[in-house]
Amino acid sequence: MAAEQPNLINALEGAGERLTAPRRAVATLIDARAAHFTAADLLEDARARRLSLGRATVFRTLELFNEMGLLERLDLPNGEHAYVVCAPRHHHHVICSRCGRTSEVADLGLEGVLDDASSQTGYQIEDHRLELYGLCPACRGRTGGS
Amino acid sequence: MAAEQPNLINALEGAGERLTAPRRAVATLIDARAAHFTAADLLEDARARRLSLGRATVFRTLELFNEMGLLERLDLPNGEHAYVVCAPRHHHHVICSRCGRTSEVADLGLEGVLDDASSQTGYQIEDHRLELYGLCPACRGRTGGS
DNA sequence: CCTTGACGTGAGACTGTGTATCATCTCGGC
DNA sequence: GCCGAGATGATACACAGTCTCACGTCAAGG
Repeated sequence: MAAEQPNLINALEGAGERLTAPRRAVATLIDARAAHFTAADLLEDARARRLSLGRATVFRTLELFNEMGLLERLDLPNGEHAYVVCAPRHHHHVICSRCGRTSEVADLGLEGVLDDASSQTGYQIEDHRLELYGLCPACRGRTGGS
Repeated sequence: MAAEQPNLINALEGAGERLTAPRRAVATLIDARAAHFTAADLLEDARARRLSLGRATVFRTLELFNEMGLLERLDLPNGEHAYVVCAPRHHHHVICSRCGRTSEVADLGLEGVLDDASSQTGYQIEDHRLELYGLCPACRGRTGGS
């Protein structure tokens, strides 16, 4: 269950990036988050833990992780920009519309769908983005009641 | 081929909304746009045409159309918020990554995909958002060359 | 161990988007 | 033409994200 945390830090080392205190801090804060988070969330967490972290640094580190494929930016329906940790392979996210928790879904068989879209529109589809919203198992149970 | 413009204005009338000059103006500006646009684009267009339109009004009108299902908000990969006119039925958008033009794609057979996602994660999928990026037919031709 | 250059950092200023406020104006029914 | 509901727009505001630049820190080399 533990031993999950070194992911981000390891990746930094492996990519030949400097392993500085602020970056470690950001990585730790991210790992402490179960669901998606915004830059502001991280800043707040940092303040709560008495870690000194500048806004700019958080944004820069987030961008760094994003470029390394360890983090993905989500556009929530309400227009917020959130981030989620994820594996660097193709996949999609399911976002719980109640608690905000996210899960990854392995690549679904979208090829057929993309082909359809391609022939319908004449576009040459190169990329896509699919976000799913629903209730996570925990919230499902809780909702069924009242 | 013409007679496309009254769409938005007609819809306002049909929905019992007030048909005011600023709303007409916004509707006209939107119809003059082939691709997606941002609120700022509209404001700029309005200024170019010497139409007096307040920022707030543009945002409000955009929101109104959005609620009426005539307009959809897109989150572009670069983080921008854009809008596109669209029919009030379920569909997705294909966005040309070169010229920004968008097309609608009728509902694709996503049900199977959603079921897969559901069983993989245990989530009860309630909604989804699919955006496709690629080259539109015109840009395809131009790119093929050099 | 100290020097040193490159890079990362952080405070704050800045930009741009979207929202709230509120006095004024307009629509459309009488 | 009058009136009330609702729309408008100027301004202020809140907030996200970026930029700048002086300073600090990392890690290689002497």
